[in-house]
Amino acid sequence: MRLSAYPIQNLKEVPAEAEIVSHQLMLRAGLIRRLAGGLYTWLPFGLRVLRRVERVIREEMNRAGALEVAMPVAQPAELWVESGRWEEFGPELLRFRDRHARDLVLGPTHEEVITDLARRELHSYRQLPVNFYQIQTKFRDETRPRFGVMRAREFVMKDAYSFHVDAVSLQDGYRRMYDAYSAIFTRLGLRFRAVHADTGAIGGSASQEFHVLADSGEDAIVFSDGDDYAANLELAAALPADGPRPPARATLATVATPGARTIAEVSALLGVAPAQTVKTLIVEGEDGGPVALVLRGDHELNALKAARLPGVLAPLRLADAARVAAAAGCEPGFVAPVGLRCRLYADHAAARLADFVCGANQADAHLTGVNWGRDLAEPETVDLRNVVAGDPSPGGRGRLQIARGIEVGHIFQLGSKYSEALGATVLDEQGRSVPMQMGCYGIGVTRIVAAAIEQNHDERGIIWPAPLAPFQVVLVPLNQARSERVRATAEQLYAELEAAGIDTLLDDRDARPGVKFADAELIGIPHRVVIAERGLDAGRLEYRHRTATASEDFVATAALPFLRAKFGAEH
RNA sequence: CGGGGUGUAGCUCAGCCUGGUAGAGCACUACGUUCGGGACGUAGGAGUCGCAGGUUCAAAUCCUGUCACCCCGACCA
Repeated sequence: MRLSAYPIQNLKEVPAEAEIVSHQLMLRAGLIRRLAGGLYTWLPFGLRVLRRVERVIREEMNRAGALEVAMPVAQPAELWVESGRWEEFGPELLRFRDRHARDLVLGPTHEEVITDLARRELHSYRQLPVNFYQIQTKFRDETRPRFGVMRAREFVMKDAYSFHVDAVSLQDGYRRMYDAYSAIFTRLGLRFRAVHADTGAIGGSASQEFHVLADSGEDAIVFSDGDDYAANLELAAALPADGPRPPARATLATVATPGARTIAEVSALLGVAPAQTVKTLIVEGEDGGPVALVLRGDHELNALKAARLPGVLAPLRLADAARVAAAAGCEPGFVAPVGLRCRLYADHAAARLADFVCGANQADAHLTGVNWGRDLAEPETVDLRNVVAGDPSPGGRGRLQIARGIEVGHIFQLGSKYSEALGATVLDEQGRSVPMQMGCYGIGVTRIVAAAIEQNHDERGIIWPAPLAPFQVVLVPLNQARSERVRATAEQLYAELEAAGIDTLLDDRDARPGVKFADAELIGIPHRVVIAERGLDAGRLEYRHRTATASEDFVATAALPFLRAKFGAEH
């Protein structure tokens, strides 16, 4: 491509709307433009990158034996009513009506549509297993779209759905997708981790997420330094600590703590470490009554774990101030597990404390020297908290570490949730009608572009991993308007590279050298060739990789083999 | 959905408090100089000040409403 024929300029200044690096660079380098909240136009450079991502995904999916299809974006409401998700999905599902007043949805995912296809087309175990996939635009009406393309309302997703006669085959298909995903993210040059995850709204049993590691990631992921345990923070198990509870030494006392509602305020006021305090959360129970959850002061409640406890309302809802007052007789901030009449669960770590500090169930006071089994009953202990770095690994060896990740892939064993709801059955070997076992597998294609930039940039701009780069090489002729031989050499080299099938960007603009260098670096083209008067007398051109700090000369007539060697050396 | 903030030229922003002829830098057009790290000079073009209503002799500026966008929160005790 000739840059002289490309009308869109790079931005020198950082657009005010962009907060994270990838969003800023995508705007500055002219990859995307915002149309409205969470809606983006992909410009030619950005689209090239997107197509590169798609190509790698397509190749690996095909290699894994998956079959590409294209399903409609608009879907009839009937299917969603049938699956139950017309009610379940909530406002993220964009619904609308056509001229005949028929309800439709804009597809946020395609389990219903593919299951409908499967029930029409698949009748025998002999047709299984099969895996259908598509790369297509999805729409989810996010509460708060942000970070540009990272959390947009409209985005491109690769979604695949596998159908099996039994659970064994499903596990096999799931494993193949795991391997395919690993191959995809490896080929894309991303540093990633697969972690065990909750199945959430989509449903099903086993599930793993693939995260690109980046500090700006919205998710916390947990992994062990001593074994291969890896999980999403919401799923990571906190093991009970070894050893017995220390003996009680202190006597129970009530101390005045006016206005001290938070753990931080209480521990500062009393001169006690947060880890020696306990906080009591009142949540709503299944029966409408309150349930108390007790955590160590420095620990965070894990809502998912809490919502799974018997008697606790799922999804978890904290009680409002009025309910707290009814249950504990005080306002939030001073609740104590002592003397509560409702059902109570204590986290393992909280239950192991002796002589701890907690609320007093009255305003502006806390209790000190509190002990389980003496001042209040021994609690029912469960895992209630988020793990923290340094916790022992549930895998058995090593300690847990926590990192930030960007979720770019998610694979599920769905089982028969949708096939049963929609009646997608096949006859098995014994001639029995069984619901198909399903798996589903997603990749956030547009998000990968942003994630790749989060992982690969410097102060000058993007540094594309080779498989993602919109162009492999950029040719930078300097002052070509005043040097016919610079211009001619650049043209000749451009024609040669294009003919050899190399994606080449020719910066034939009448711009000053500094402008050309800066733009090439902002856009992040991996390989750069400078054509200038300086080397031409000796028949030499200048090469530099985007990540290199110095340039090297090479013989102009041997450009093609020289560059090919450089491409090859990149991996 | 709750809280906070911002809407002024294509972009980044000043001007608003204290009402009185709408500004700067970048970008754009023309000409000249310059030319291996985001040049310089001269001359230009470009804005219903988000929108609607109100107050006033007079509103970008004050008031009310509304829309859009951004940030924080929705895992507090």
